[in-house]
Amino acid sequence: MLTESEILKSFLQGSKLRFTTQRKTILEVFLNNKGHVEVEGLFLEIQKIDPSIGIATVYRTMNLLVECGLARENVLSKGHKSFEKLYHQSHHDHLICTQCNKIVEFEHPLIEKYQLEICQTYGFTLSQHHMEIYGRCSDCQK
Amino acid sequence: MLTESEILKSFLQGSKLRFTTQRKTILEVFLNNKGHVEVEGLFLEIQKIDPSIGIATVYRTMNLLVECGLARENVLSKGHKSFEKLYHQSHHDHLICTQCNKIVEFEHPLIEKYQLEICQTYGFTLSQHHMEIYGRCSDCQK
DNA sequence: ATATATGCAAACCCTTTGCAGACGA
DNA sequence: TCGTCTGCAAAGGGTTTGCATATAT
Repeated sequence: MLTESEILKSFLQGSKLRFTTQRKTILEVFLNNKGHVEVEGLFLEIQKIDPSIGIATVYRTMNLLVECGLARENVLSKGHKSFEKLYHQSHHDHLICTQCNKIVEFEHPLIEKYQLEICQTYGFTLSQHHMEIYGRCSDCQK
Repeated sequence: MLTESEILKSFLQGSKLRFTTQRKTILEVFLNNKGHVEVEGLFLEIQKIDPSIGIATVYRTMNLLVECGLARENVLSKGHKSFEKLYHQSHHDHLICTQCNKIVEFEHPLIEKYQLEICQTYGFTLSQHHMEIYGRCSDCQK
């Protein structure tokens, strides 16, 4: 089984891109996180390791991680983005609070099955499919 | 059954806000659309009716429509927003292409049932819940 | 009459891009 | 060495906001 680092390296080589120390650092910090990370949070942690890394490099690298399949980007309100790991992760879906943006991960085998059916019906590919259910979480109902 | 116009009016009165001609026009144009509309498209149509209406008013009014439950906002990539009607609509979910942002509406009674289960498990309310499945549409697979 | 709404333009704010110097391979 | 990468700062671009004027009630 390839490590994430090997995957990124091989992707970069295939595109004649370089496996720089900044890219290594950013990947490492990203992998240390659980769940969904926003760029702001990533950037703060990265700066603890190497304060010279600029935010533009973080954005550029995260886009590379998405391209090579190691990360998925989610669009939040106000144009913010969050990223989550895709590789070595068990497949799961998301329950998102429409009020506070809280994300709960869940799995449901039967829903999985019907997702497949629906995608097939409409000619969608299933690679990297995921599902999000929106509602209001218990905290926001108070 | 209340009309959308009555709902908006009553919401505005309850908040000591005013039912202005601009708000009427914007609601009307919004209701004439099917499916998912972006602000840009709405604005163009609104200007055909009343060119003096500014885009700031469109944004402000769409936010009011969301607040009073007549519209739902979806966040697209690059910070774009789209709006869809919520009232007088049969419940449906969305299949969204991760590449071209195309949205297909669908219904699946069993998925509906499991959505409910999941929401209950995690303490989410079911009011205005909806589900989105992401994948790549047939056009984007070519 | 008066508090809210509007249109305009500027401000916001996250993300992207251009550029000159730095650095992998 | 040479082409890619980086950090910086400026640009981008949809959305929001401030303000003086207009308007609904």
